[in-house]
Amino acid sequence: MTKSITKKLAIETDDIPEQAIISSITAAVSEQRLPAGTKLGEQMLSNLFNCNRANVRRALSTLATMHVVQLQPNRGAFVSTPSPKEASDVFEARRTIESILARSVIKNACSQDIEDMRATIAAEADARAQGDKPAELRLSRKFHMHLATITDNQLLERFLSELTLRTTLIIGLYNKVGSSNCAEDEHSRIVEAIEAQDEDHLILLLDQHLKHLEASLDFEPAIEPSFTLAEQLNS
Amino acid sequence: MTKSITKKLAIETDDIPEQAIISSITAAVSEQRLPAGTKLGEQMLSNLFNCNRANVRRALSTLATMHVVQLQPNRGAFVSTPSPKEASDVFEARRTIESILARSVIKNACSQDIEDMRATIAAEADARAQGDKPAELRLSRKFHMHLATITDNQLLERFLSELTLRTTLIIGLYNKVGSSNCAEDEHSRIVEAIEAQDEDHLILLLDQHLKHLEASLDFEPAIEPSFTLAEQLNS
DNA sequence: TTAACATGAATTGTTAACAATTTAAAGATA
DNA sequence: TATCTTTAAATTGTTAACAATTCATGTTAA
Repeated sequence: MTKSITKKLAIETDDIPEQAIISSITAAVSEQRLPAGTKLGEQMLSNLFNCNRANVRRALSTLATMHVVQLQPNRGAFVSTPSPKEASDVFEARRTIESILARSVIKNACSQDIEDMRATIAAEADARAQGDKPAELRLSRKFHMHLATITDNQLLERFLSELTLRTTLIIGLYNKVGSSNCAEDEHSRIVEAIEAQDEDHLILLLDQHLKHLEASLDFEPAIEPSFTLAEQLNS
Repeated sequence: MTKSITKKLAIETDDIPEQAIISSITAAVSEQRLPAGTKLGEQMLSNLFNCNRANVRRALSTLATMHVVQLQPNRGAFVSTPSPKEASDVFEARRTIESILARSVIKNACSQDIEDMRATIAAEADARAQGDKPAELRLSRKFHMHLATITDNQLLERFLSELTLRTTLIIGLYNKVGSSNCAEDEHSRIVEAIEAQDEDHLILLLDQHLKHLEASLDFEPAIEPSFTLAEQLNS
């Protein structure tokens, strides 16, 4: 059990152990290597990152305020499992923030930005073709984060960073089987709108894009075993 | 020195010491009882809240991710001092978020909300009349936070909470001498626009209100002593 | 007087041991 | 077999002691 999780966390030898833990867990969540609900034991982490439990504890505390993990008293830290209500809050907040970003993106995007975004889209398509889901998720998030970096507002960047990260968790939890992620052509069309400096169209595309994502979710309660394991095996 | 700070922190006997520290410091900052740059020593806090340093450390770590304090390695925690660039980021983010909130406020505000906001405005005016600056600041922030609570989106609430808190820090740092805070009539007119369900006017008022606030700031570098103290005393 | 230096106190950072709680497993009872 | 105790192991929470660094004070020298 511990081993399987260990493999999922890239070992980054950061100078400050606390920051190394945070960025490793964040990266793992952003690539769906750590699914929602995963237990994050203190000893496991302190072994993995060669540091003492005090550092682990502070890192988990910080991750909790970032809403990446949830702390349960006397039980430990778990990768957070957003509720349907929280999921809808995340998408609403994303729609508001990204639509606002659109305005500034139209104004400030330079040709280099457009080039970079196209490169990200290409890499994303490549990852998808090769079935590399982690890379696909990471690149999709990178695309959206690019919108924030163009705006050059650290706060909006940080907010969107949290929102996109939680989106990944939500998709991992509630995505309907068989439905794909961000359609790549939607990303492409977004870049086209930026290039054409068509603000209204860009806002519309972003809104639709996020609504498509949200529509692909299925909040139906997972089939809970109303019978015991033995009974299920008897059938 | 320590005593003067001690008096500025309300002692809240929360069950979890960590949370008590966080809410006390947050409250103190929101009322400008703790100015930017104030050193927050670990021993001082552990004495004040009757807990061990590990709890203090985690609380400070959490406050740092909330950008309420800044941590300096081997030097400790200080109430954060937003730079001019950060200040402008905060106001930009506030304008975007509050303008978006406006749409939902128009739709969802009930008569009770309007009543509550009017009560807050009245209390704010009262505090101002009595020269109770902390109460005035707290109530002014409460007014703005009410816009977020109407929207019923935990995320936007949290984002705006951080933004308004940092605004208080910024005002404490850069406010021109003699210029007052939120003009109360501006708050009143905002409520009127909500009551009239005039969305465009509401957005305009909020934008103006925040721009007034930002315009009342003075980022001119504080007069640094280019001469030694002795020379200044000689003049 | 100013600046550089040295010393001691205070503060932050780290570690390990212990207590309290939860989890897991074994055993007893109907 | 299923359910309820009991017991042991593992995990979280707390505390205190120690190391490393910074800060403050006083001294010396130019």
